[in-house]
Amino acid sequence: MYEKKIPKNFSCGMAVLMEIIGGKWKSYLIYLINNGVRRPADLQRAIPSASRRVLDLQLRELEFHAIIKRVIYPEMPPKVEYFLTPFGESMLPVVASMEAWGGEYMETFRQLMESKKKSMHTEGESVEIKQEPVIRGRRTLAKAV
Amino acid sequence: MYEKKIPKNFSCGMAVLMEIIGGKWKSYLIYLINNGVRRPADLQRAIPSASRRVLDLQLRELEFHAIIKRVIYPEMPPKVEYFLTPFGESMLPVVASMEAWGGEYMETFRQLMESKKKSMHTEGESVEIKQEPVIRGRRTLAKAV
DNA sequence: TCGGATACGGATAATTTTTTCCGTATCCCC
DNA sequence: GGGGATACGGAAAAAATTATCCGTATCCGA
Repeated sequence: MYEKKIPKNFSCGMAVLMEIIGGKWKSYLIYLINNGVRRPADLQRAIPSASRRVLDLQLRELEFHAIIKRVIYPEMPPKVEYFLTPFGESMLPVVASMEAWGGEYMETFRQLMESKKKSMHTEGESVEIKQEPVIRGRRTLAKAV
Repeated sequence: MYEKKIPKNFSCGMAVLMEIIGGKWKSYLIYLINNGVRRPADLQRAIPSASRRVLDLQLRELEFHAIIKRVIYPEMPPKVEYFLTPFGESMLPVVASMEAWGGEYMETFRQLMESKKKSMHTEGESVEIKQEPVIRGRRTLAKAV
């Protein structure tokens, strides 16, 4: 069982949210559970490329953070279901806006990734060279920053 | 130079956004640049615990995704500034809502992390045991899911 | 000369996340 | 017996991210 060595600093809300939702499959899990896919095997079938072990781990993390709750039914074979908590539901508008923004950027993003594959690194595109003369006074100003 | 082996699937907007903003320091960088901290050394001073190398790498990624642009001034010693692009600015409302949600959860989060340190794993808290009888018909229903 | 300032990248090492593989359990059907 | 279904965790390996260390360059001041 891995134990982290470097303490994390959660001094801003963004870092907190990224800690909670940052795993590879967590947003998929939240979406699926919110849409009625509740049993572990069904979640696995819905995300066939995900490692079952990691799904389990990330479900446990979401549970730990009280985003979801786990309901165990006393029967055999085992039956378990996951539900969003009210607190987890409070996250849905944020998730929706993240999803919407990403969706708008999707096409551009794909083109970028394609061009990246073709030419590896063409990063000068957004570089702007200022045509200003070299004045010593500017150094002083920079120092004041 | 590391080369990734497993292709990623960006079939939802959420995955796209996480790819763009998912690095350890990226949200800090976006915040700082948006608030006028533009030069690499100033960014480094604003985040002293960050590795300078990783700051550079993540600035380059943000640039690649057209979230920020880099302006190089032709002078010596080198002078460079980063700015949010209009596209990058379109992300700010999303970032703000992420920040706000995380900020509300901050106190609870810290208490959870504290309790985790003390008892390592106390994960049964949100587990609910259903008190339903074992009926074979239920198996059939489960199969229909 | 050295140390400070500015900016940055390759190589390698350390840490972390994800994946694979092994194992646990019961029930049902061929 | 085997295979299928259900759910899950420890251990180790692989992949990915982050950090450290080395190096590149110019200018200025002690």
